[in-house]
Amino acid sequence: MADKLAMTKLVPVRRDKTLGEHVYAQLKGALMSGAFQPGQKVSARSVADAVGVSFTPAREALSRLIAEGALETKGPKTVLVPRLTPERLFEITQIRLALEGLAAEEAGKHVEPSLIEALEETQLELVAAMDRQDYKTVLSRNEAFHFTLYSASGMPRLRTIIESLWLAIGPSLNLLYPEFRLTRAGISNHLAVIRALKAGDAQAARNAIQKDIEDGFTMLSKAVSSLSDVT
Amino acid sequence: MADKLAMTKLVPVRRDKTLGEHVYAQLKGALMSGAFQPGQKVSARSVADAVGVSFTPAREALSRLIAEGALETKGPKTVLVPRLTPERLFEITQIRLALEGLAAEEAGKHVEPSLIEALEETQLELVAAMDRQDYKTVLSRNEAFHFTLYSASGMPRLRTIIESLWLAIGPSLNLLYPEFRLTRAGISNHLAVIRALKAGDAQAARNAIQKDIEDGFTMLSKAVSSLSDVT
DNA sequence: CGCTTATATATGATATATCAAAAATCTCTG
DNA sequence: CAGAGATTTTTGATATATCATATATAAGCG
Repeated sequence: MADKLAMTKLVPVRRDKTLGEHVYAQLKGALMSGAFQPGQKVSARSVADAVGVSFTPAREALSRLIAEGALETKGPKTVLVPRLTPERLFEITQIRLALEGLAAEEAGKHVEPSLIEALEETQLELVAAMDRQDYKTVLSRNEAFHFTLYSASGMPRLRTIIESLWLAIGPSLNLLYPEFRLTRAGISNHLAVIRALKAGDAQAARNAIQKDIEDGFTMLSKAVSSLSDVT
Repeated sequence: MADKLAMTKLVPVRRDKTLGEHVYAQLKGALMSGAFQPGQKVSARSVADAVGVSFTPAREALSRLIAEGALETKGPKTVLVPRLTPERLFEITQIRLALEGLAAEEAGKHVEPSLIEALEETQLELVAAMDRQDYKTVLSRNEAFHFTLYSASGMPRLRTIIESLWLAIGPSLNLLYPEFRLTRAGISNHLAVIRALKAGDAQAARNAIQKDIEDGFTMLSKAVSSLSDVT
């Protein structure tokens, strides 16, 4: 019947994720892509309205983000995007060195051809974006590169923890924007990672990733500290 | 006036924590003290009734615990205390070695006399509890020892992450109970930590903590693997 | 004009009601 | 007695209303 035909056009509503998770994912993406300014207030109701859900799932997403340190509680009724102070950046970097070093090393022990392929493709995209000064994409591909690698560690919990650390830095990454002079150092670090994986040298993979983190720290550190004076 | 006098007896109601946080803290304590069996179901409503709050804060506490991996989602409507599989224990242990090693080392760089005192006192209590085979207290003092140390690292975020890892192991610690033959090795590791701190040797503090974690892993690993056969 | 204070508004916390779906229980049949 | 299927009960997800209070705004005062 005609109705049935029309129905085939309809996509089944995916109820596999809760609204709260949707909101969480959206906010996460927004935070990582620099849609929020550090210091900006975020209220549950505004989020709820923006996403088109009720207060409850919005609040759920926010409280989860607060719990993992991606958002911050200023007053009893004020939630805001944290400013990345030099101290925080330093602490997070130390933890990142430990955890992403571990993840890279473990990934280096379970290298599959598909992993190398995926990393090389991502890296190509990254370089291309860099060449055309599309820094938004650079950041996105950089993230993809790292997490593709970490996923290969076979340590899901580790990956989750690392994600929460990135989420805490993400909002401040656009501090690098106006004159985003991302050194090409990052590129060579990634290439060193790939080289290490091909050589089956897990330790070298760890070293390359840690070098990458340190270089990123140096770069971000300047932006952060110059800003914390003004504020 | 008399009223004023009477008033001085009254303690201001501490509203500094939300009900959700209370529930979270309670569940956390319960999980760490082995009040829940791995595999046991936990429903929001049962928790709400038990604690005497409504559904909302109970659910909030549960979802937070799920997010940090202290509880697990089996079905769409089933939350349970995770069973600690050998694989999970291994992953968590690897992360613990990295993070608690870092925390111990950093703590070793900021040693205050009060820290040493606190650790020595805690250690005395631990040994005393061990002597009278009060293993509940042993576990509690062991936890106190570690987190007193980690707090001294001056890395609050690191501490929080480590807490979540302990929380994932906690419920399975009572697997050690029936014949809790906690070797005395743990004691000597703790003493080595204190010795390292006194000597200002941060690296030695890291090594001692890592040794402690490895010993604990060996112990728990047997209990866990022997159990996963049966189940 | 700046600062304190009063007023208005917005917000988070919580309880509750509803609903669809999952899980548990019961029943009937072979 | 076991197992498939129907039925009942629980359960999580969500929306919403309420409330105390924090925050923002306006007003008043020095």
